[in-house]
Amino acid sequence: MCAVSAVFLLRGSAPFCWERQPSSDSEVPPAGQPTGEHTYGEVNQLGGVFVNGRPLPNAIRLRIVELAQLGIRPCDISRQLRVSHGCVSKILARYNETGSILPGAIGGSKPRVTTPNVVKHIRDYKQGDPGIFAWEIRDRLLADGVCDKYNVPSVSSISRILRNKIGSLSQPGPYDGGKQPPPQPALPYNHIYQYPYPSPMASPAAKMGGHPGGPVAAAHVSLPRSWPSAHSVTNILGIRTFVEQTGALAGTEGSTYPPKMEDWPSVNRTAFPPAQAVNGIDKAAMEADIKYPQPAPALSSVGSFLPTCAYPPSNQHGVYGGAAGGYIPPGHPWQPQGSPLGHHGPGVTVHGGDLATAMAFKQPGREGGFAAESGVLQSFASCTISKCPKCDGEGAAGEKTRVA
DNA sequence: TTCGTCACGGTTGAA
DNA sequence: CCTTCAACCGTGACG
Repeated sequence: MCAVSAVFLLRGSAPFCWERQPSSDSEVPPAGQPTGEHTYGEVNQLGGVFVNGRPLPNAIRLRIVELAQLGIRPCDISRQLRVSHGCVSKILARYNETGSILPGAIGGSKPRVTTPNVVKHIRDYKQGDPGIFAWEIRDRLLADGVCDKYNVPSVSSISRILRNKIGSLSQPGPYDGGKQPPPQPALPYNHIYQYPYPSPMASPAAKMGGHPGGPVAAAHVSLPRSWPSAHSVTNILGIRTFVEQTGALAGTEGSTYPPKMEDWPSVNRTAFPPAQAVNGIDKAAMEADIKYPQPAPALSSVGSFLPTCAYPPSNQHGVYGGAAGGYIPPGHPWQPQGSPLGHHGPGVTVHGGDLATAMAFKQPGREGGFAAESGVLQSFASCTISKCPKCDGEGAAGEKTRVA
């Protein structure tokens, strides 16, 4: 009861802005929606706003998880956050499975398993033993370490390779050209969902800086990093954070936020901030969620949930051999990159601090935490849960607070 | 009443 | 540049 009630104390953050590109398909804005701006979203049966086909903002996802960890029933969470219970169920199930609140990677293609190297080996096997079976080749690929269990081609794939590429061994195959394409990625793509959402904490000034290219640029900010801080279990419980108390969140529109989209004062495109236009807390905030006019009550710990891959282990090719909840995302699975956070859009920079913050949750041993960016103390209250995969299962009791 | 599941219509991004 | 395809999304309904 208390926990549920506490939730209502926390509608203090700026709105998300969940909108379409300038070409806006002009969904009908909910009643009360500011006109003159093309907003984007639909209202579900619970009165919540969603964009069909698009994931809920991390803020909402985080809250779902946090509330669940507080013992609030999914049905209550559903009502509180105005998210369908199916969605709540799905997000919680995923979180329990993977330890991540992130949505899966949308779009794109999975990495090929039939890489030139694999084909080459298959060819070698076939040449060495023309009567070899596909399943034998598969076993040998595994045995020889050419592939691992996550990226070994299926028997049918091997058969296809034998048929299409090796059937005509006399002819150089597409991969025989001497120049080897890049090595196969060992990981699934987009393990970190690229959020095009602006931050609920974006300052008004920053928001005004929105421009048509904003969303695009933001979309390349591959990692929604930590939230500026005002959102944590502590906050959910109604305890104001140091940040709030000190006004560190100035510009975050500390006003309360109505639960319904139509009541949100600002749900429009102009709320889209140019990520590079901000720094520190604002920047972090801005890169969090975009396009969501959903109430984003004081979110802070979101980032801590973000770095992890939403994929189940079975999808974490070649890297996550262990328990799903315990891995450390090494970076964009199949995109060469210098930063573990994946590629960033032009002009978008990610500071190490952000990175550390973002990584913190899954890396108990690392520095950084909920409020690393804002340099404030933040409670790790949410990690007191027994099942918290982020804290080695025990919430890392003790070292729950830290100073950035 | 609650919750897991699934069809559906939608978006996304690599090929 | 456009299309295709297969991944994902959240909703809503069902049991």
